[in-house]
Amino acid sequence: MANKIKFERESVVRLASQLFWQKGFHATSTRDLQEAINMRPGSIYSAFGSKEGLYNESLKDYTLQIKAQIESFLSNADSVLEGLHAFVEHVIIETKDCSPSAICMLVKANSEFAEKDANLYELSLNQAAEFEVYLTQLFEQAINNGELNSSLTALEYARFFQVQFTGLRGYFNRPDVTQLAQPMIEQMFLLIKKL
Amino acid sequence: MANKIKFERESVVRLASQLFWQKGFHATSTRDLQEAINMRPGSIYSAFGSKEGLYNESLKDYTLQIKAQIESFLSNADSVLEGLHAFVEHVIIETKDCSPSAICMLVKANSEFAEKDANLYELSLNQAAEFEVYLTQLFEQAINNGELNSSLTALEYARFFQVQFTGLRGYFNRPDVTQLAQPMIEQMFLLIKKL
DNA sequence: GTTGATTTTGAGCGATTGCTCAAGTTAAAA
DNA sequence: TTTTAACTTGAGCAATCGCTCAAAATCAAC
Repeated sequence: MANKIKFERESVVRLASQLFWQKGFHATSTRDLQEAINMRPGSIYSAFGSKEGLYNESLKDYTLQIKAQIESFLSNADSVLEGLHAFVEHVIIETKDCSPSAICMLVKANSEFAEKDANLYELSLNQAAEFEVYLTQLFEQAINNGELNSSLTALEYARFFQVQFTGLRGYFNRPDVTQLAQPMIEQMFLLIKKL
Repeated sequence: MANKIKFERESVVRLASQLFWQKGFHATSTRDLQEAINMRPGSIYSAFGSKEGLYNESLKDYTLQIKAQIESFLSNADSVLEGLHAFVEHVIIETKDCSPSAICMLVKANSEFAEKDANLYELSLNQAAEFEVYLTQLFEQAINNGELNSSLTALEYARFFQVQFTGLRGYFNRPDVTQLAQPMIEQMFLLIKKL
């Protein structure tokens, strides 16, 4: 053995993730990244291979973090729907001024990478698909718990949730509509229960 | 007088708009634009001032085009809601494979420009606000026609429409979910009528 | 045909991009 | 203490970026 790695991969990826989430892939320069994660080019490229490699790990980390966040809200809630409700309110209202962006990083990624054969486009699709599977499991639980009737399948509920959530986050990516968020989120969950 | 301008500003802006819509602002190079609109740098910069200036005109043109499209669907429909329904189906289903992106250019713009004081961020907000005003007028009509009850204001209907539409377009920005579009759009308009 | 205001052209500038790699630093093993 | 493999550093490369401007081309007016 010899010299040990000085940086903690987890926290570096988290910092990079925040910057990529805020500025997008193309608008984030490698010098921006160097400053944000406090590493020199050589170290970055030996650890992650390329800017694209670092983005890849960042987006995967983002997906994991969302899941972890949801899990945390679920464990403090009495039902799946209440947990999701609290999560949505947290994301849209409480973190409005401290989050890198109001818009989900997965959605931003899917929107940014236009070429259908590009690696990062595929990545964004895969992460979104993975998240949809996770969400579907949650709605399966909700159905089994009797929180929702089974007029829709769990997958259909998950799709509906994603459309609503994405739409709302997009709408609230602007100033001075904060007081609208609460009632519109309320409306969203009322609709889910009435589907 | 002397030499006349050789390009048609309208069609040039339309071409630029398509490219910006597809690739985003940062990923579109001035050389990409030169090729797309068939103009040399000097002409471009004397006509539009900068890449940002051309994008500015492109986004404004995009907004006008959407409105014109909606107007066209409205004039061929028996009611406001039917017209909007046809428009939504057209955008999400029929133009899926020929549109520069499944995602609305206004939404892409709003997502791409992170710095809250940047000109193009302000522009995206202004265009979105302008479009919301337009949509609100349409829903006012719909209410006056008795197509919708007035349990919500026209503005609230417009907001709901935008959230749904944006959410759906984001969801369908991926391959192999085409057969889902029709029923989900149906569901969207059923919900609007039942609000 | 000549003039002259106007537009088009494209070589190329300075800045920035993603990234490389030789040299320096570090610390476990001998 | 010496060795040596692993890690960090940062000057700087080749490519590309947004953009400029002097020269060439154009065409209405005379």
